Amino acid sequence: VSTIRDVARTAQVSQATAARALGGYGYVSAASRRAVEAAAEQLGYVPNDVARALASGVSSAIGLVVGDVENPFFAAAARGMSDVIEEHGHTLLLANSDEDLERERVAVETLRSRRVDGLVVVPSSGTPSPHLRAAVAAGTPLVLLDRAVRGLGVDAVTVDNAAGARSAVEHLLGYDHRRIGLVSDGPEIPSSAERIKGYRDAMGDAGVGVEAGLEAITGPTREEGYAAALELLRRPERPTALFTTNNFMTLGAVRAMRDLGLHAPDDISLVGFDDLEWTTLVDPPLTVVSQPAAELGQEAGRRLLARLGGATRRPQRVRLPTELIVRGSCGPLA
Amino acid sequence: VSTIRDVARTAQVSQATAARALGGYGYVSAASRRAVEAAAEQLGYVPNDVARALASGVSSAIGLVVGDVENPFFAAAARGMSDVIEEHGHTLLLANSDEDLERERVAVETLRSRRVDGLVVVPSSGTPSPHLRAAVAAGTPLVLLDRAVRGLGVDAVTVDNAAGARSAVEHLLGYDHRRIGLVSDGPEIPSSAERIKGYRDAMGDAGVGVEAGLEAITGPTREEGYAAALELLRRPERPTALFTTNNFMTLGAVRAMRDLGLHAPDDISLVGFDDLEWTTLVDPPLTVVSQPAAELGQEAGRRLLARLGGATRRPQRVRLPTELIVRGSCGPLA
DNA sequence: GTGAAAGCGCTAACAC
DNA sequence: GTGTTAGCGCTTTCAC
Repeated sequence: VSTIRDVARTAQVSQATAARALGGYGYVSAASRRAVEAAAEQLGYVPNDVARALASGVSSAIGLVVGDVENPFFAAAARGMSDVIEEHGHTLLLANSDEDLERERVAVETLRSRRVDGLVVVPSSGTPSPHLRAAVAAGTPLVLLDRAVRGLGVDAVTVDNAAGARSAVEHLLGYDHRRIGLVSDGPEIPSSAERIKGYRDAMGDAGVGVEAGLEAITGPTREEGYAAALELLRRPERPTALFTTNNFMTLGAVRAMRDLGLHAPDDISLVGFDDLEWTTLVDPPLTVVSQPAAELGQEAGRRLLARLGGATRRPQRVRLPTELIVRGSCGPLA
Repeated sequence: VSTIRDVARTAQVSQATAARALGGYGYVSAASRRAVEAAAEQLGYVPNDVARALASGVSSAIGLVVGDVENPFFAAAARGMSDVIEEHGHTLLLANSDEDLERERVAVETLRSRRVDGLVVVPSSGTPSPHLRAAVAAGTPLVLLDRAVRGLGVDAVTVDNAAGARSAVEHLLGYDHRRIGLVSDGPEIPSSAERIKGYRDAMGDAGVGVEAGLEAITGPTREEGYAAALELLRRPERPTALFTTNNFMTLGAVRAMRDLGLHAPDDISLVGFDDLEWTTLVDPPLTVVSQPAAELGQEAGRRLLARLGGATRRPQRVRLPTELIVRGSCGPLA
């Protein structure tokens, strides 16, 4: 591989001039520029961004830490963010945390030692983790995605979880359901905590009240969602309706219902959180609270770029709206 | 942020000793090591991998170019690869090509200027592209994922597309279907080309022969898959069975069938390529050719790591097996 | 407009 | 074992 020195030599100019021509900064005469470009072309010169990053202090890389890219919600967010930052010449460094704080810590530290210009993370905990605090303290621009963390003092791009959950529960209440079950992963996950709270508040406001017997709170995997839903549906006083707080939980609930021979909406109603492609393919098509996953990623990317660009407005939480999409999985009990 | 010099100073040792202690190479006394580690801890020292990469010539980063992370197949492969390389201290740089050669080129060049140690790409074309050739010529280890390219002289990790397609078609032939339609994206995409060929060969071998009226070949998006399937099912001589060559095409076919009121397996049979979660949730559950997406990514990661480790065995193509999973979407015509 | 030269923070000889 | 020192390939003053 050739360096900028080689290019300069064959173009008969100094290394500095070659750098200016290739880097597109400073003054270079048209003639030199042409010579340099020709030389670069001829040598198959590929700039070394590592050296550039070291010398300039800017890596043009942005780190993203999500729970798991295999979750379509995160995949869509990653894609959205990727589109936005690449358009501005940045590269995406991706890491999975598996919703595990220790793995998240390792990911954040790896990304920081790679000197990413900024970090977007889907935090696994609602409490400010030391590694996130450290990043902020060190001045690394940080944007939280999908979940907010109090007291960290950084931008957060989320959806309106409480309102979304409420709309789901109220829809169910509208069909006179009272025993509305909840299938969710744990409240350590901030977005889930808000959705759980939204569920409880809506139940409380309707005078129905919350009941432990109606809640199945479990881990964040597909398998756990399925197991929790199955267990909930087997309880003596089975709920007549279900609200699930994310797409893995919804998947689990649909499987559990099928395994038990429960058909929506006659035997039981269901509202899921997060709309995926398959929700309209099942019978009945699912009523869901949809959230703009790609937009979430785009907005996080934009916020981060703004910070990199020097924006100093005080950190704020953006809440994108959710939308209740009524399809066929809800109705009065037969 | 503090540098290794700061650490050395507060630990009262030379910069080189601090580097050895932190880098874990060379000889360092236990006492010095402790002092250095304490100093690093106290200063909140974060190593600068950019400088390390420049000095050592090794970035510990691996670039991955897929069509689109939002495609669950690629997401699974990315996850598999990510797991493998992170375990070996490498970071994943991800880019989407949207199955566009120009975007692929830009991605590959960006990744190369970032001096990734190696590259894994899902090639958008079966012909050796200049940018891929250039990477190979420059000595960047390259592994092809999901699709092979002749004449590039690099490892390729794929599935046995021809056998997979054949098993699908033969399954359909076994139910006495003769008008078996094909819904696929174009043959520019090497894996699709092999699946199309597998379909045609199986048809030919059965003495059925290929017919343009049975083939709907289109672009790589969900929307195009849907449109193509719809168009195919509306032809005067409608096929009695369908073989779709990837999950987007399958999705489109299922939607099109639903829109036309065609129910499997009575009105039409369907075998899809690639098994996703939702295929068992629809009615009937889909018979599919499943492929080990995550394993594909893992294997690609392993191959690349082997090359980075100095393996010099001549490039080979690995073909992982597919599996026909018989569920409920096929049967004799009612 | 262009060149010389000093780093960026680290690795890796090499001498002690 | 430890320190000294010369780069890695760029960016970026600062003279000319």
